[in-house]
Amino acid sequence: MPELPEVEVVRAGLERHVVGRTVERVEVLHPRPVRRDPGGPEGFAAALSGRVIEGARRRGKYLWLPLDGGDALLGHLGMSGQMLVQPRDAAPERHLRVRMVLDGPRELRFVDQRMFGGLSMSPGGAELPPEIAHIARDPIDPAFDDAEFVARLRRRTSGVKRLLLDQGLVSGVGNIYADESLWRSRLHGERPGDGLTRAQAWELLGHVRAVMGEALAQGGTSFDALYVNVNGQSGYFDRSLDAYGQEGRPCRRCGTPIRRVAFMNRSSFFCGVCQPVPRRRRVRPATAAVPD
DNA sequence: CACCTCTCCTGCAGGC
DNA sequence: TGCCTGCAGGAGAGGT
Repeated sequence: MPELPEVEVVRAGLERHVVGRTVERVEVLHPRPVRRDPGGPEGFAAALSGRVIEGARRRGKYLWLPLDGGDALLGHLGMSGQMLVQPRDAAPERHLRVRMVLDGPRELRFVDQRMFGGLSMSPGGAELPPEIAHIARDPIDPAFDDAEFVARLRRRTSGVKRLLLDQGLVSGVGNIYADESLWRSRLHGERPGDGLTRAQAWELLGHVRAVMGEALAQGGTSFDALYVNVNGQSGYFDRSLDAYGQEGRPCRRCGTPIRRVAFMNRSSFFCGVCQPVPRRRRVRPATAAVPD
C-alpha cells in the first residue's frame, strides 16, 4: 500500500538504477497490468523494446520514465505494486507480471499481487503524460500552490476527507495520511470544505505536508540498495499512527477511544471528541428574488 | 463541471 | 479442516 513517500523512494531508486539503460526485451506475463495500454500486451512490449530510459519522474502516485523519442513508460503501483531491479537470472517473484530486460546484467521487474497497478506506454508523454494531466501536484512538490489549494478546498461542498482523497485537488494523499492529517487538525472528515475557515484549511494543509514529510524522511533512508523495493513494510507502519487503524485505542490527546466508521467502501478512524461529527448543514432560507 | 457510487483484484483473518 | 464472508484501497467509469 504505497503512499506518496514510498512512491517517491521508488522514483529515486529508478533514477539511480535504470536511467541511461536501454530496454532490450519485454515480457508481459499477465495481461491485466498493461490493460491501459492502447496496444495490448504485444503492442506494449513492441513499443517499449529498444527504447532508452532518459529519466524517472513522478506526479502524485504516478511514475513515468521518459524515453528517447518523447514517449514515456507510465506506471502506477496501485495497492501492492513493486518495481524491482534484479539480476537477469534471479528467481522470478511469485507475482512477477512484467519483465523488462535491460542492457547490462540486470532487468526491471514489475511485481504486483493484486494488480490494481499497471504499466502503459504514453505516446508523447515524456514531459507529462496526457493520461495524468488531470492529477494535481502533491504538497511536497515545490510548485504546489498553497493558496490555490486552500481557495479551491473552501469552494467545495464535499466532506474534507473526500476532498483530500480527490487527486485532482491534491495528489498523494491516501486513506492513512488523510486520517492522520485530520486527527492532527482536529477536523472531522465529513466537515464540508466550504465550512472550513481560512485558518483551518491552512492548518490542515500544513499537517498533510508534515505527515508526508515525516514518512518520507523515514522511508528515504532504507532504500539505498541495488534493487528498489516497496513492500508495505517501509515508512508508515514503523511510525506510530494516531488515528488510522487505532480503533478502540485511547486518543493520544484526550484518551477517548478512537472510532471507526465505514467510508467510501473503506474505513475512517477519528476521535469523536477532538474531531466532533459536524452538525447537519444549516438549511439556508430561500433568498427572496429582488426585482431590479 | 461537481458530486457520488460502484468496480476491479488477491490474500488473509475470522466465524462456524 | 475447509468453506464462506468481509476487508484492504487508488482511481477510472459512469450515473445524476
